[in-house]
Amino acid sequence: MSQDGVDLERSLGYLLKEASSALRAAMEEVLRPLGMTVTHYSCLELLAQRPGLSNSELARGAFVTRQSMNVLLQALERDGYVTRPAAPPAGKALPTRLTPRGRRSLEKASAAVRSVEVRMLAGLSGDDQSEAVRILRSMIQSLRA
Amino acid sequence: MSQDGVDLERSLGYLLKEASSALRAAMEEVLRPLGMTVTHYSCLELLAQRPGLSNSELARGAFVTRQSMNVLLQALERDGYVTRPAAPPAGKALPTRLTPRGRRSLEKASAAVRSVEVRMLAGLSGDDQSEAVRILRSMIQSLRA
DNA sequence: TGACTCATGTCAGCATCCTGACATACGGTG
DNA sequence: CACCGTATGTCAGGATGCTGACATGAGTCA
Repeated sequence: MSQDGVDLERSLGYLLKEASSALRAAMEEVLRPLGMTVTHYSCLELLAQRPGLSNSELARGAFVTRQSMNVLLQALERDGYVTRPAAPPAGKALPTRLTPRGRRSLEKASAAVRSVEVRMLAGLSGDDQSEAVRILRSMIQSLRA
Repeated sequence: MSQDGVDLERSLGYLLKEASSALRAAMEEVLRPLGMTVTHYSCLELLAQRPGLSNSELARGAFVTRQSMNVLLQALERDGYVTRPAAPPAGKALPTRLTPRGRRSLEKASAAVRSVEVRMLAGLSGDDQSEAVRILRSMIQSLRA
């Protein structure tokens, strides 16, 4: 290995990517024994917090395309984790809901993911966490503009 | 669109992913006119800061696999942006270096990316940025453990 | 010296995800 | 009403990236 970074360790953009990547890896690690992927979990978690989300809304929330989310939803529906009405109640959007089975499956995954987040925040005070939320929100808003 | 997040907006993990995703999208947007992808740029930037990095080291730094970085390096070498010795000076690692052409290409991209980072940090004070660096480093370290 | 471990570069095969496109449905505005 | 812009679900097609595996080179330790 070469010498460590000069500029890189000071670049917020790089640190952001690094942290996000490490978080995803840690999540994959704890979700794999449960036979679940990160997108899989994200979808269930989104549905638990906001029942009735459409395919497109779930895709945006899980940071994948509508097409990818659609194949995932078809699998989840086939296996009985979620339900969608046969016909759209309005427009074209199909509101999706968790089944009891989906809810049970989510509980285990949620506990696993929560443990990862706890570990991630181990060295941070409550104030630090509030600051982090504020700063990240500011970054997101500025980038969207 | 449904009601906005209850728990989601408070989850540091989610905000992290959201910020990272927004940053990547913004970078893709400014790099596309230059015919460059984010991984492409990351590779050049890494080489500018640490000349002589091997394929594997570049892959780790750009958060892709060795295999993916290898095909990128082959293209970059073919087009004259980087050079690698025909035979490894030691072991199997081939130290890679930027050519003048690669350096010129990087300059434009670097300016574009810097403008994105400036925009991202628009609403943040210097203290905020230092805090962000400290907090992100703590998260990364805790996750690696 | 020999056995073991680890890291590297590279090959093949495959899964994943995205780009592009289409028909449809809603909301506004003339 | 007719038109236009936007959003949705869905269908291929293709590019991109990853997993798995192998041989090689270097370092470690008995």
